[in-house]
Amino acid sequence: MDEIRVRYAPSPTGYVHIGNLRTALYNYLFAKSKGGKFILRIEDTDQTRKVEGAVENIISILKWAGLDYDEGPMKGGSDGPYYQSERLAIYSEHCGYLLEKKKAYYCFCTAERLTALREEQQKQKLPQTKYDKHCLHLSEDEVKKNLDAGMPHVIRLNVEPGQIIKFRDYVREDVEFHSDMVDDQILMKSDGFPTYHLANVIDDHLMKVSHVIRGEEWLPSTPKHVLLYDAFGWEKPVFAHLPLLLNPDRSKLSKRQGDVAVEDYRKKGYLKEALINFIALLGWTAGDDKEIYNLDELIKSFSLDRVNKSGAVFDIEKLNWLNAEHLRAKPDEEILGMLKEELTETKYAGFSDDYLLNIIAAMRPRVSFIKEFITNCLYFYEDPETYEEASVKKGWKPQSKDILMKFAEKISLFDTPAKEEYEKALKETAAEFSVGNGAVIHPLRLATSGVSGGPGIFDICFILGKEKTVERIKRAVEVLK
RNA sequence: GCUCCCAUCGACUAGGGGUUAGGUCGUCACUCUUUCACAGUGAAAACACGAGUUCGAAUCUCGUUGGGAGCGCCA
Repeated sequence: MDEIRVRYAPSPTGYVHIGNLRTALYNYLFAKSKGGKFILRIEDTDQTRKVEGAVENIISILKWAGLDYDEGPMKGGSDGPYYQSERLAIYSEHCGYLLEKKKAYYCFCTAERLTALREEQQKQKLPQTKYDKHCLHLSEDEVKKNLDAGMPHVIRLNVEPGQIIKFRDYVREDVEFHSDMVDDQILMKSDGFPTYHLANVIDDHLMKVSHVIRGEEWLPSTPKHVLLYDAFGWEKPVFAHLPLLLNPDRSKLSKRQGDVAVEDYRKKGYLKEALINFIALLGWTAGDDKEIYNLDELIKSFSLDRVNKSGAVFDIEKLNWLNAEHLRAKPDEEILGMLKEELTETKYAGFSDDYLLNIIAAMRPRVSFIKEFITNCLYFYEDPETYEEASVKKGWKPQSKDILMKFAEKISLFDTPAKEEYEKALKETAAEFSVGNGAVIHPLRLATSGVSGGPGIFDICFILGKEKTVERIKRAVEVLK
């Protein structure tokens, strides 16, 4: 196998789990860093779990994240189709081969018998519940008779006991299982669809997949896949089982303990750059101190050799930090576009680009999310209704009223005052009252913004403009007395 | 229960026989800014435990403990 070919093979059962996005990312990074191909294959062999629109959702999320695939649905490729539901003939043909070779066998057991068997084995406290190979011992005649009678059936893998199944995992190195522990896995379901195990092995081989990079939850079923490759006489791909993404309590990342759908993060305003950067670092490191990466940089630095073995907790705090880093690094124009988009969701519309650009400049170091260009400084969009109580208590003195009126009077003299002129007016006012600048600054901040924190006071005044500034001073003076 | 996997600060991790065990997030303090942030500086904070190998173990081996995943006609 010379060409590097990897695949992301989700099942279209709904939203895209953040852990799956990471699996897709690692596959993508590995392929791109090696000049290989990244394939998207839809594993839709479970008719009962199909969800309308799920495939479109998967594709749109990959697109959003910037993980463009080389072969797959909508795009095609040399080894399609890329929907397993369209490859049924291929599976049944290959399964026929297995049957012929006695590597697989028909099973006519009912679901009831299997359930009873399982319960019985549990009651007997057997180490493991397994199929008892009952149908393996059916004679050829019996099988034929059942088949002719149209009896529902499945096809099972015939696992020979007493052997050691070894394989090498890129991340975990040598792993071995005893075949006594592996069940006679159903390969073909009674509805004629293959199970994951069969379809996955056949497709990976036919699609010339060189590396199977997937989550660690697949490690326990890998011996089944190894057995299948051997039964077919095929060369095995390189397996690489990625460490799991974990909840804060170290269990597998799941709903109920936070958001797991990529869509949720997108809706909450997380940047794709931040999310990609973050999940790339969950289980992989370049080994240096670099923390901020874009996709191209990840491709350049990525290596499967440096993937970790142990699970990684999804720490939202670090994601938030990365979001802020990526957001603040964006050019004004891009932020402007996102801000305007965000504003359409609010009652604040109609502000000019120049006005918004001023807000962006003032707020940039103070935000982690786009929406905070609004929520962290509402006073740029509407007049303050109330005044932060604690700061009123602390900063509003009996004299404040006169001081602010004086300041208002001074800036009224200007047509459109520049920042420096606000500053000059403020200093003069302070001097005339023989007080420190703070005695003007704090009440002024309160009057114009209603709160105690934010951009520099001259920036606020300048952005608001003379009219608004004076207007707000007058109102504050009236309300606060 | 059984099988397999894993184990460095609270989190992500570097280091893989001799290091003051390094970085990042978070936390705290200080500096800057008469605000809040940003930035900068600094601090607290880790090799799960026990044996063995070795002159020397976080690092290698074994065991223990702990955690996780998997045991479907789901993927």
